[in-house]
Amino acid sequence: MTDDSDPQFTGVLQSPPGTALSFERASENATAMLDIEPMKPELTFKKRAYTALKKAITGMDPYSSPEPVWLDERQLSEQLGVSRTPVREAIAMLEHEGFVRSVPRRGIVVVRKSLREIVEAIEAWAALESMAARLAAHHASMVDIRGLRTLFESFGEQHPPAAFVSEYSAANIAFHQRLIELGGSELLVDLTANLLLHVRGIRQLSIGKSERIARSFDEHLGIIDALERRDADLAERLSKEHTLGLAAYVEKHGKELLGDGPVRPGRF
Amino acid sequence: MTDDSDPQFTGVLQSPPGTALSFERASENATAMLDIEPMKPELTFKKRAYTALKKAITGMDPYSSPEPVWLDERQLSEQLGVSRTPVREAIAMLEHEGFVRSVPRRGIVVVRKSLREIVEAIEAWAALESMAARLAAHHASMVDIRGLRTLFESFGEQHPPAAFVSEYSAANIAFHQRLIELGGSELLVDLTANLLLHVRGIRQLSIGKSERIARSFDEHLGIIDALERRDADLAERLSKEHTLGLAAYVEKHGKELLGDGPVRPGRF
DNA sequence: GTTTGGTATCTGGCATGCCAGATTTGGGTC
DNA sequence: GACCCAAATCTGGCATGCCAGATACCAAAC
Repeated sequence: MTDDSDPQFTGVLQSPPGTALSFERASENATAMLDIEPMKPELTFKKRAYTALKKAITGMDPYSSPEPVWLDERQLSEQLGVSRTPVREAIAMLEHEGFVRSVPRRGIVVVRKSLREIVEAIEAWAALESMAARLAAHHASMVDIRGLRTLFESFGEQHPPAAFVSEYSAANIAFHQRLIELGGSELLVDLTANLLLHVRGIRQLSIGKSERIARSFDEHLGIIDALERRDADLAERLSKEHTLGLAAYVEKHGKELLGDGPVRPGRF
Repeated sequence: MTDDSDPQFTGVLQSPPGTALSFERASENATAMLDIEPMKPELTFKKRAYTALKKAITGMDPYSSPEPVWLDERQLSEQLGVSRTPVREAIAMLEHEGFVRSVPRRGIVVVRKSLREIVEAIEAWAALESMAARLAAHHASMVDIRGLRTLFESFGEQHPPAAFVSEYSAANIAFHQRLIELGGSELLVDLTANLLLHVRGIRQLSIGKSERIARSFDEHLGIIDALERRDADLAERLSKEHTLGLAAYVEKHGKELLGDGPVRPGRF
């Protein structure tokens, strides 16, 4: 099971041991010119299981079904082609991040966020992104800032955002993630990445009102303007108001999208 | 090993199986008045190991020693009185949170944050706390807001904060955590809790300059004032500037406290 | 004395097996 | 037919054992 039965894992075997020998002699003159690269650390089963499960879980929509979604450790390890141990460790991390919850001797549930929790996630996101905007106004290069514009330049009067919702939605998410990256803080990028995943399902839906899209478009351009003028306070404020606007919108209309709680006896 | 050898865990064995029977009959009239509490979910070994390890790791100061601190799975599981499995799962979570890093076939290292990472953590913290302050200005009760004042009321002219550093430092941390709680967002509380832990070591030190303490004291009172006046924008701004001030201070003077990086060949 | 190569040992990664509690099921009773 | 109870079954929690890579140690060669 660990080396030959599963085609998914057989392709990633590491270089033969003999390669290591070259390293010890790297300082000598005869082989010094080889310039061997440091050999990648080889992802563990645990990390690959984590990545695969996270992708699978965030890719589904737990709200589409009225019934909670249950997972099975043994079944997952079979599908992944590894034993339960790395799967369990991956699940432990996902549980810690709030994507699943494991109930002892019952099973593992995919967590359904309540409307309240989603609003909180958007608010936290607003806080972090606006801080990133402030930092970006100070430190980001002009080239990078202008690069934000290119994300939207395919849209215009002949190609209005409101008419190409999914296309605009993708550009929208790319814009926010890029903006946060421009802040130059790895921590802000990491923290917001998970928040975006938690919000994702609802986000696609709530952005899809045409009057909101037009406003969203303008607000993005306003943020870019502020960055180009190096106005940190303005960029921060606009970014925050933009995202808090979404939070308020979701809080007001979210019930229709989610139902009124994470657990519902049935659909009505 | 699981039930009798280690005194640490023998005290937390769960109720005998017969207790469960009482639940099934709780709806009947004879025992309905008993009002049995829902029986605590009994923390798993994994969670207890996680808590214990996190406490131990954040309680130490990895910067006090020039050498990196290594942990040993087997030794830890022996100390905790459980097998390696729950310890491994706990470590996987701590690694994901950035407190330790496990190097395959080498060991587990307690992570030493670089100055850059600590500054980023304070910036993120500033973002989240100022958002909490904004929310608190809107939603927190007047009683709770006034409660913030009581944290500092033992200080005054006869009892100046600058003369009681560790006492003031504790009040300081309590103030910030309580302020975030008043925002009413569980997510903000959770996100900032880990940030505070990452920053903790340096925080104690950098707060210990008397001129900073006096200013810190005034700034706290300013935030409380803004909250009492329900001025969300002001509370948010003051809170953010207060914490960003710390970030700037640490960025400028942190080298003396940390050395110039997480990995140093030796002390010089 | 320095270098080299082999070996004992240590460490985390992973697989596997058992356990207890929770659920399900299937008679059997009233 | 409704209810109750017990055995079969399922599920995650945990302990344990083996493995490969990395290190440390030591002896032999120069």
